[in-house]
Parts: sequence; structure tokens; C-alpha cells
Amino acid sequence: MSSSESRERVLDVAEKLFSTYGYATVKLKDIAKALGMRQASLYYHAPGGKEELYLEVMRRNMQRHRQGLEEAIAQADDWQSQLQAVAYWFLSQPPMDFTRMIHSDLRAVHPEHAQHLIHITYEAVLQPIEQIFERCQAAGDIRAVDIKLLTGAFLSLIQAVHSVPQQWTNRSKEEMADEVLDILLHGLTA
Amino acid sequence: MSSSESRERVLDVAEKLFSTYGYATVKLKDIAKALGMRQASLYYHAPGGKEELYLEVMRRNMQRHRQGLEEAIAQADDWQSQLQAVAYWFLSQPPMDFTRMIHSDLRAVHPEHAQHLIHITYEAVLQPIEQIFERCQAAGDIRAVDIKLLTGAFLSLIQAVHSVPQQWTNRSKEEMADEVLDILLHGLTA
DNA sequence: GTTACCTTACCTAATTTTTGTTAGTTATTA
DNA sequence: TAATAACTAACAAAAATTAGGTAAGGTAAC
Repeated sequence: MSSSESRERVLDVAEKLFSTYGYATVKLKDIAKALGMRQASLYYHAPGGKEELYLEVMRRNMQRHRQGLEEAIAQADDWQSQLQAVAYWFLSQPPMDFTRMIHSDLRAVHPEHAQHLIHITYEAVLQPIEQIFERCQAAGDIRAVDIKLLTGAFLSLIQAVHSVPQQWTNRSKEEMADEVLDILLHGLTA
Repeated sequence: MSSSESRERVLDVAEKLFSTYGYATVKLKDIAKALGMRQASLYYHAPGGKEELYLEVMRRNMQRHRQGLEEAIAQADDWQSQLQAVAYWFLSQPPMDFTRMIHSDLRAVHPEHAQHLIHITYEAVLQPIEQIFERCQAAGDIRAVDIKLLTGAFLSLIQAVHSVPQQWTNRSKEEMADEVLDILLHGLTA
């Protein structure tokens, strides 16, 4: 395995753990264990320590989201398929918990880094989705609503589906996302 | 201050912190600091230590939710006001993050206690809301949907509103909850 | 009503455990 | 044989926990 491949592997594992459990819950030991190595060996791949590893992981994560969302949106032709594509994209990725990130995880990092991460998060994930809704609204496809609120609601719904323990249901996450999306578009009373 | 009053105060403070930041992020030092006492003094009020304090806090929390939801629902006459009352109830309480609780916080407690907490959570908060939707569905007020999924979606929407940093908006949480609820009921395309 | 003695609600200081980090060593491989 | 990618062991810092002390306030005995 090449150097950059094994570094990617470290970032992948760390990302999955940090995304699922949050910064404070995940110990370096957990990451090392998941990688099949000793805690100290992590410092070969991540010499900057835990906080810097978290930041690298999240920056790469946001980078990938920007790319993935852009492609997902570009390839869908109408706005409803765009929303579905975005939903499926998130379901294919490690869970992204904004609430925990903002209120909990980011308190562990230096304020300037936290601020920067919030900024790139906005550009990478919030903005692309806001733009879908803005285009919808301009075209008259959806009624007048607070776009930022709607974007937050949309994301929260997808992540709620994402976080349903697989053992609690016999449906696939995509099925559930479709149903939730349908409710969002046409309402409960339709 | 009476003995039970000051104990309640400890539980109140611990609840707010645990609910907002999660189990691992909150250190006993943080709780002590918020109470204006030394870390070691916490052991006078919570001799069982951190894990047991967390469990007591969450059990009391669920107890209160059961009560509060029951009253909120009983006092509203139609189902739409019931949903609004439930939303407002949650906004009046410390945030409840199921995803974090299940995937993260509960990993720190003994499995049997975790199981029990999941159970009382279901009875105290999931069930009352499911019952609203079931009655709606039976009465034909809403169309056929997966009730458990709908309940999760509803809760996730409310908590998303609850977690919006007040500085990011000039609207009240109740306003935002009303708008989100309206979208849920009538859809984006209405 | 003052002395003795409890209890309450903290405190400081020390200890233990967990977590993060550094140093120095070794096997593998390009 | 030099770089890579691990390892063990030690160390440091943070977090949880325990031990033991004390000041304030109540209560019973004298």
C-alpha cells in the first residue's frame, strides 16, 4: 500500500468514527484499534495529534461533499430528482451531524479553526442545497418559505433517516428517504 | 436551600450540560463550575459518580417529558394544535438529541442501563407522538405513511429548529417551528 | 444558655485511571 | 542501506475518584 493510500485509510477510519460518535467520544485508541495498530503508531500518520487529525478529516470531508453534491445535482435534470440525488448522496457518506459539530465537537478546537470549518461547511454543503431551493422558488415550483430554515430542515430529515439503526426497521434508508421527501414536498394532508 | 432542592439544582445543571454537549464532552469539572463548586464536592450530591449521575439525569428527564407531553397533548383540542403544543413543549426543554444519545452517549453506560433508557425514552416521548399520528390516520386527517418514520422526522425537525444558534437568525424558535410544521402538513408545493 | 455533638455542604490534597504524546527501537522493503 | 511503518515503553496531562478536613448551623443535655 502506498504512503498516500495508507494515509487515506487513516483518514477514512478516523472520519467514520468522528462522524458517527463525535470528537470527545472517539479516543485515539479507538481509531488505532479500528486500523489494527497501536495508539502510538497513529502519530506516524498524524503527527499533529488528535485535534489536527480531526481538522484534516473534516476539511477533506467537506471537500468531498462539495464535489459529491455538485455532481449529484448536475446529473439530475429536475429539481425533485436533485433533492433525491442529494439525499442519496448523504446516505452514501458517513453521517453528518451539524448540531453536534457546532455545539459540541468544535468547542474542542481553536476558535479560528472552528470558524473556518463552519465557513467551509457552509460553502460545501449548505450553499449548494440553498441554491436548489432558490431556483425552485424563482421558478415558482415551491411556495415562499425561509430558504435557510428549509435547508436545515431538509438536512435534518436526511440525517434522521441516516441515523435509524438498521435493526429497528426492515426498510432501506433510500426507501425511507423517498417517503420523507415525498412528505416534505406534498405534505401530510395531501 | 433544602437538601432535595440543592440536589435538584445539581440535576438541572447536569441535565442542561449533558443534553447540550453530550456525555463525553461534559466533564465533571464543567458541571461543578456551573454550580459554583469544586469538582470533588459533586460527589456529595452524586456519590455514584459520572455515569450514575447521567443516568439519574436522563431518567428524570424522560419522566418530565412523559408528563409534559401528556399535558400538552391533552390541552390541545385538534390534532394540529397538538403537534404545535408538542413542538413548543420541546422548545421549552433542554435539547434532546436522539442520534447522539443512541449512537454516542449510551455507549458509555452499561448495556442493561442503556437498554432501559432506550425503553423509557420510547414510552415517554416516541409513543405519545406516535399516538397522535395514529389517531390522525384513523380519522383520515393524514394520508397513509410509516408512523414511526414520521415520528422520527417530526422530532428531528423540532430539534433542528431548537439547535439553530440564536445569533444565526432574527426569528424566534416558535416562529420557525410553526413554519416547519406548516411545511410538514401542507408540503413545499402547496 | 452554654457546652457537646451531629449533620450538612462544602473544601483541599492525594490517588487512580484514562487519554494523549514523545522517544527510541525494530522489521520490512524499495 | 535508507526510508517506511510499525512497535514498546515511558511520560505528561486530563479526568475521575477517594480521603480526610472544616466551618456553619441545628439539637440535646446539662
